[in-house]
Amino acid sequence: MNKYPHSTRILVALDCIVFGFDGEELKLLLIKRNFEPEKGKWSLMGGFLEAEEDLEVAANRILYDLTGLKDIYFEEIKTFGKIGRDPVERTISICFFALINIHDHNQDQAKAQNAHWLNLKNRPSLIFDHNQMVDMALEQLRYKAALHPIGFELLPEKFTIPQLQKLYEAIYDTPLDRRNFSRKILSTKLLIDTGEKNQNSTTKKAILYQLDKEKYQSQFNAFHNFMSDAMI
Amino acid sequence: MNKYPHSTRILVALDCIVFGFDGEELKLLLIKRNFEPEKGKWSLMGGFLEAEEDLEVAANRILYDLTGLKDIYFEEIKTFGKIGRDPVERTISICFFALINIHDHNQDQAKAQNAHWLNLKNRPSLIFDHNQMVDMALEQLRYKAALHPIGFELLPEKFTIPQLQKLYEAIYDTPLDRRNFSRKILSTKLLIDTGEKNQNSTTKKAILYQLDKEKYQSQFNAFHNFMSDAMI
DNA sequence: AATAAATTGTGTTATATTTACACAATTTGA
DNA sequence: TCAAATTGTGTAAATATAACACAATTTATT
Repeated sequence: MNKYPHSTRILVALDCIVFGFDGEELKLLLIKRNFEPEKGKWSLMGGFLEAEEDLEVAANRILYDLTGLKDIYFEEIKTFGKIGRDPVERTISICFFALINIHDHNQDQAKAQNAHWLNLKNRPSLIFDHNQMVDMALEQLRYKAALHPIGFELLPEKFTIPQLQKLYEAIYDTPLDRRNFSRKILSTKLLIDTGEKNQNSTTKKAILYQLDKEKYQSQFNAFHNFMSDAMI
Repeated sequence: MNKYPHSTRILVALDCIVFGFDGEELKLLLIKRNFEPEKGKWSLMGGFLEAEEDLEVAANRILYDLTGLKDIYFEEIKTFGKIGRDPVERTISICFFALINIHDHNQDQAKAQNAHWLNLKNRPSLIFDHNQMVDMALEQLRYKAALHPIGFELLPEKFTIPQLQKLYEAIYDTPLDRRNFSRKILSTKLLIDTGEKNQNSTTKKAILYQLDKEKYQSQFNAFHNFMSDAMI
């Protein structure tokens, strides 16, 4: 079966950065490792690509094992392939990030993996090159969310504009003008007024919106200007 | 040395889309294969990741073998990993694109690889999933060039604004307004007037500019608006 | 029942950017 | 000398962005 006889076969891993949002802060779903190597330390969720498994299928498998969710939004960041990045054995790792609604995932499945939601801002140091992976994932998230409507993936189905604004403020770690933000979002016509209002409020109840999924699909690749240049 | 005993090791390839520009059209440097598999057909330049080789080093090696150039601009697109994408043996391929000045590369080295510059527009069909790789590379090039000053990588050191415009028109396959394009480019302050003029012209000789490399480095991640929304 | 505090929705104006154009200058060949 | 092609620069209208103000809603407090 080895038909390219002179080439070396190498372990291929996948590592996944799972972002969540609790209404105030960006969160990461991280693994407290109860297995070797680096038992006891924090790491990303990962796994090896299997012999007869499509790469995309493997990514979905790993996300499913962690969250119990299917059809999660995810995108590849890059492949990490430095010699020695995994001290156990030469391994390259295809790194990707996923966005989920923090309340949607299966708690038992996360517990089985010993996974915990930690604040992105004061996350612990991670094993191997996982810190660098998280840095690149955040950079990529900022880049993408400034131009494309992916923030919604982190929110519940129905959400208010102030909630969306808080999300963007968390992603870019910067305050935004309420009135300009609202106008910019509404001008995309991507939001549908559900007619309902957010009942979890002790002051004026904000309008609950829903994503217009058809427009979302068709406009996804168009450029929006959600952030001017605050990001990098 | 196999310390993750239960996992499968897999062949890891790299495949590279090399873009060039002849002043009129976007070009690809493609291989007319004189080796198996798929001998006689067209493909991208590629190679296998070696056992003790950094991924980045491998990409540079493959580009050097093809062009004789070092420090080429390149960026990763994504990793292709479907079962059966290489009919010989399970192989994943890390796909990236590179931008070079079409007149800079070593002709002998290209000839040794049986490489030829072909027009992007009417390129032949390629082996395996290489057609899909080219499609994604073009998409990525359009995306990136709309926001970041990477087009210069395809031009000679000294170039005119009309030449730069022709490049952008080739990338996006669309005509652009001469006056607005010029203003937009000059407003970035990335160009330095060399004081020279393009002598290869039968009418008014255009000013030759040079990239301001310091500003290029520092502004690289800033958003420019080279293209409004014509792209996708 | 009236009021204060917090939050949400909408509007306005000044400034900057983008778009759609027009005209003058340069260069070569007829 | 003039026509044809190309390059450089300018201008006005439309659009988008940024900075700001005010009115409405809701609950808790007096």
